[in-house]
Amino acid sequence: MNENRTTLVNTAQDAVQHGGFKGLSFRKLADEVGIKSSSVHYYFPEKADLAQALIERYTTSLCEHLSQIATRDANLRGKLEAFIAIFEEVASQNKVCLCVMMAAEVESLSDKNKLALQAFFNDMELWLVSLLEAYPSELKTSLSSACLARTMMSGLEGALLVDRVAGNTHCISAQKYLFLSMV
Amino acid sequence: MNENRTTLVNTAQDAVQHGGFKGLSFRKLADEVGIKSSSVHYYFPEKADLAQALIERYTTSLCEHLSQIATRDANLRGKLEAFIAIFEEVASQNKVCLCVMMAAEVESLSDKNKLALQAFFNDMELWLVSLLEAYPSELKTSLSSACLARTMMSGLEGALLVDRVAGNTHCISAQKYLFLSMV
DNA sequence: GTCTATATACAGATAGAC
DNA sequence: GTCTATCTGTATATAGAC
Repeated sequence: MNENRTTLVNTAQDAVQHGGFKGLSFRKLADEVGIKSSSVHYYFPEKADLAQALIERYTTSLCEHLSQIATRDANLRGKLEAFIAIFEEVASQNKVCLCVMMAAEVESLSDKNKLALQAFFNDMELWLVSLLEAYPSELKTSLSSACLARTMMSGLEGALLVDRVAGNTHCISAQKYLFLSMV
Repeated sequence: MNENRTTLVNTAQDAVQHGGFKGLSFRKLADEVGIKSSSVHYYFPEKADLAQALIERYTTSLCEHLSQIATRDANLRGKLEAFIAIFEEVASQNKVCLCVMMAAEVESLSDKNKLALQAFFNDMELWLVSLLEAYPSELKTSLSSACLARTMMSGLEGALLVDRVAGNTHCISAQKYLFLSMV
């Protein structure tokens, strides 16, 4: 049920990961899905409602992915590799994380949207902290898990942006190498 | 000479570092400077011309800043601190690096703009590499200077974006702590 | 160089028929 | 739910007077 709504969110997510939220119009989105822009307003009265749906679903999707990694039979290194692979997969599609794209546009988002964005980064950070603290003996560094979680998260997010401009994956690879050298 | 042009670039740069390039219109820019939008077109016929001027001046400004750091009487740690302070200064003004903002909007920029963006990140990376290689004995890590340069650059750029959403400087501080622990 | 005026396109959003 | 039609605002850009 709500098949069109799901298609709209999927299509919009892809567009935002390529061209940003400001670059997405209800008209273009409607065209791609094969309906009219007024029908998009039926599902998302205001553009902020679409933004909210995008951020929330992206966050849910990430959290499910992270939970799945956590339950895997792997050591810290294996789980970190799986975490970094999420970013590598995004980069391979010439995309950027939806939430870091919208982070760049935060000034034009609603307060509610901004809170949802904060939650996304917070969830990722907290998951990383709990992962790192679950394997204290495997860590080769004396840096705190909070410091590591924050540098991993912001480093990989920034790498996606910089690499897309350069047209390569140098920064993502460097981030991966740096963090895997610590476990 | 060209006083108005300089004022326009200054005002536009500030606006982009807060709200992105798409969020900047010739009308708003003209209003802030106290002229009409058609007069802005006298200096920058198309918006892409303004983008080019912004990126090029921001790059020149960075390079001058980096050259100045390089000639200072300081060890590697002191110079890295000065480098990181550039980002801390931007963060303290609730801004983001102009070029990472435009990196998020690269899909809507001209090819020439994109090349200029590439040059910005390339210049920063090359400066970091040459800095790191100038003080081999002060480095506590076995990671290559290319790997370190890329993680520093993309890490600090990403931290600016994530921290602005969170309204703190946790990620910038974590990046600083991580990299200073290596010298 | 700066202005007024305007062309043209596209944005978000709504009313109301079906 | 989806449509046509439209309102209103704003965007980039240009022509031409001063």
